[in-house]
Amino acid sequence: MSAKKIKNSKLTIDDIAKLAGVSKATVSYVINDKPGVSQELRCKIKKIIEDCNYVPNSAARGLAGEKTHFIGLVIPDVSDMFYANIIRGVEKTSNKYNYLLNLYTTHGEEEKEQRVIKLINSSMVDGLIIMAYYIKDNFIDFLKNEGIPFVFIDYPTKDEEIYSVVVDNEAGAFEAAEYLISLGHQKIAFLEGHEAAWDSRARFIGFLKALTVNSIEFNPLLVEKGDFTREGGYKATKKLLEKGEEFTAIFASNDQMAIGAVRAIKEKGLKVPDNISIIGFDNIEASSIIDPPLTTVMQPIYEIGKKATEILIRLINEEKIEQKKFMLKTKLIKRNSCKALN
Amino acid sequence: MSAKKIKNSKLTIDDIAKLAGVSKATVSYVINDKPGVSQELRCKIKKIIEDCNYVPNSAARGLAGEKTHFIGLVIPDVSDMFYANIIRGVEKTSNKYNYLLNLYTTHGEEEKEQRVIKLINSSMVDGLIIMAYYIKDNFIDFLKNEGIPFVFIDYPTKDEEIYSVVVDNEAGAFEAAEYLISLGHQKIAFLEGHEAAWDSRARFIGFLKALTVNSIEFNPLLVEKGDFTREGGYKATKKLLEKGEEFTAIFASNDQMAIGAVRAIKEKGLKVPDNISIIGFDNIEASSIIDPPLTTVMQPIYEIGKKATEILIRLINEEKIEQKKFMLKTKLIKRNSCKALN
DNA sequence: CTGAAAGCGCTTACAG
DNA sequence: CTGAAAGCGCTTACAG
Repeated sequence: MSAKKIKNSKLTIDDIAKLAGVSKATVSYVINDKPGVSQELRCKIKKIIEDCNYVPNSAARGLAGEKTHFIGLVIPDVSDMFYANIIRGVEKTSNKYNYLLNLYTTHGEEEKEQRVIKLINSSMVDGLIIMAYYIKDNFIDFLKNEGIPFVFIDYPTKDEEIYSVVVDNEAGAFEAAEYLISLGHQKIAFLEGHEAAWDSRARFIGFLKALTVNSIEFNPLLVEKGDFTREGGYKATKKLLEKGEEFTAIFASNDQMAIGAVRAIKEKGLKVPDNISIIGFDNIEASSIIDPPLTTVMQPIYEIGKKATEILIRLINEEKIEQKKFMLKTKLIKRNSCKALN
Repeated sequence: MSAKKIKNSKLTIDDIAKLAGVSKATVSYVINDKPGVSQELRCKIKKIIEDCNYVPNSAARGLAGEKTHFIGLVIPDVSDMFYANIIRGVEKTSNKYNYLLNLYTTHGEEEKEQRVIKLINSSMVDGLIIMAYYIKDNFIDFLKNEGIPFVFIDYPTKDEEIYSVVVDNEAGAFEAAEYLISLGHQKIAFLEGHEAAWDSRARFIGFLKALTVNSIEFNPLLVEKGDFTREGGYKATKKLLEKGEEFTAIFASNDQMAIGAVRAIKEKGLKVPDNISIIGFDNIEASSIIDPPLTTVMQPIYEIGKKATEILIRLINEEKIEQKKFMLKTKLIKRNSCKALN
């Protein structure tokens, strides 16, 4: 029986119309849940569609101006668990609503816009989810102009017309810093990520706020620049160690840097967390494997993709959504890299 | 809808034809590199296309029977570095040839076929790259029937009509086992992955061959079942340790299990590699982070995606390819989890 | 070498 | 509540 179904895959709307003894317009109304067909007929046609395993041709639907049920996801890369989990969130959610996914990785910035333009021009997607480090204003204008619904992920634009879902990095960092402080740490070093990265800055701000709230004076000498890499964290920590400025804990902008920091500290003959506590950010897989397992801040990555997709699909369905900015909460994961200062 | 039309600033082939003062057929011939247009005219039209930033509508091309320049990738999951790297290989390569990617993750087996059928029926992809644990015969028949080009990844079918690219797991395991043997190990335990997994079995066979070639007797008591998970490796190793059967090295079917094995050995108060050497398979990120860094076998993951895509695009272009089965080589990564026997 | 016309499978006014 | 017809943007015989 299933073999029979499979062979019917090239049916068109005309075939269904003939089988049902109606015009193809009627079938189209049923497919798109539009009014103008009696309940009875509707059921009959639906049954035929089901039995024949008929699936409307997306290309034709796209051409005819109707929805294609494809969502475009624009993302910097895939070979990174962070992005991979976002893709997963988007994929699972779009599937749930019967949408299929078009994937566009941007790698280098340059060609990105062209590729998205191509995508939009191809009439193949009903909407776009966009994640990028930096998005030019005139590109945003282009998107608005096209009238295609889109949602930004993890991109902190002030533009009030734009829908976006971001992680509350500041609150996450605040919570993490407060945890360190609750353990008795006052001299806390901070390892910055990329200078331009807004999330690194948000984390830094959260860190500073926690200091302020707890009346701890901020020591600029305890801040070291990095670049979100393991190597960067290693080098920054070595510098810190050589500087001679005393500190009992390190707040790293991300786990990769925290892992580099652990290595630098071990090389110096010191112990984590006995001599120095370390806290990271991201909760990457490696953070649970290294010795000691890293205390860190988990981002709701899967949920970001899910939320963005839900918003986009509602937008595609022309629902009105009052709220434009969505902020998702992080979660502190306590493991063994932080210790109370006795 | 009408809103869409109003905002429709998109150029069509008619616009280009008007600008060039020719019929749209001529423009189409130029776009598709078909004969029948003078060199001079061809250049002129190409320049206009370039200047206007015109991109043909994929939906219309798909409908009209031409290529859509979309490739469909069917894959079990994305939130796994292995798959993520395959996606990356496919993505980068398809972009290079001006193809765009449609992504379909299968998660549960059940709905997979339906989704791929949907995809094919949508007329949106020129070809398919398929990766799955298990593919039913009648599904393969369906694919053949459709006449759509497709390539299997990492799926060892004997069907001679099917194009596939796989990793030479057996050779990789053979090399790894020989390395252990060259270090003086004779009593080597083997941690199996999923029973049904063909790659686990291929690795086991490679392991056995190395034993045979080196005239080492195989001891069935030194084989323990696992399931490719860290937990499974941990449990299997504990069993092995309790069994009392002597061994100096462990060959784990994958890195996750190897990592579990390391933990079990450490818990027993033994040291890696001083008391027991361990070798893994896959070269996942964690393998370089754990203590000690794991000696393992790296799969050419990115290359798998790349190769499959290259084959598929040649197939789409109706080139004949004599070879149907492609086998990619692994690489032994020597780190610190193996040690020569005194 | 070029253009007019049919057709791909669908949606959507529009008329009945 | 239903059907005939136009049209979406493209490709491809076909005639010139």
